[in-house]
Amino acid sequence: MSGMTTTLAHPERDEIRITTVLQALADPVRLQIVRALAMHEEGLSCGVLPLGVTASTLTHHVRTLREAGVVRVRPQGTSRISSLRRDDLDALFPGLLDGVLAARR
Amino acid sequence: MSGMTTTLAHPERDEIRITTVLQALADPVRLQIVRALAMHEEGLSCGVLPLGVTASTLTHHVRTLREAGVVRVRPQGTSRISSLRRDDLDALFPGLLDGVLAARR
DNA sequence: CCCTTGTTTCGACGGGGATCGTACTACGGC
DNA sequence: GCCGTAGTACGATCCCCGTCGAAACAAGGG
Repeated sequence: MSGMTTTLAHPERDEIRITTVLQALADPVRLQIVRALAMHEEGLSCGVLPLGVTASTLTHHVRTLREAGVVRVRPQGTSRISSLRRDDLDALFPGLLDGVLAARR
Repeated sequence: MSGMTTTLAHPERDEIRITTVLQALADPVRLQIVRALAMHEEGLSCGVLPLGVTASTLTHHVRTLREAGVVRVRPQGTSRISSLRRDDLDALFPGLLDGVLAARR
């Protein structure tokens, strides 16, 4: 066998569920990731962020965000570039993302 | 002693935290409650909603929403009237509530 | 090739939370 | 005063999830 991760599964726009998105956003670490991605339109490798969790935990969080439809992940060399699915989220839940990002605390 | 619930604790506006709010919203039952409250400005007794959970579970959910700062609860006779804290939420996280309520699924 | 760096997988662990049933309290009406 | 209705408190259960470490994998560069 040996795991070929089948090229990263992402939900289609119409498969994204509000409950899943909220669950994904309702974690401090993931929220920090989302905030960071919000100010990097091009996307970035989450491994560079100072999140205070181990690499394997990071993987778990990014997968949660991806499967919820919050981020899009594309392989690039030895890294994975994550970016916010702003267009999809704004179309489905207009205002949600902006509201979350506007939070001061 | 004998429990006098000390007249229902609510967080002040500036004590409301985005993570706590998202955690509160990230549950199907609570989301249904919020949706119902959104179309009842006057507020309503959540006991009347067809949620498919027991009374004690309902109590738990309403408390979670109240302590997160999502709803305000006031005693009225033998009932408790819940209402959305729209003003506070809109001030803190503009767009969030509307985005959540706009979700078709 | 090997080594390094970034990431994933797996298993284990611990804590939190959604749920329930039962027992209790609080109001209001009769 | 009693009773019924609305809600709360408490304890038990179960399952999910965030976390880690160790081991594996993948891609690039010497």
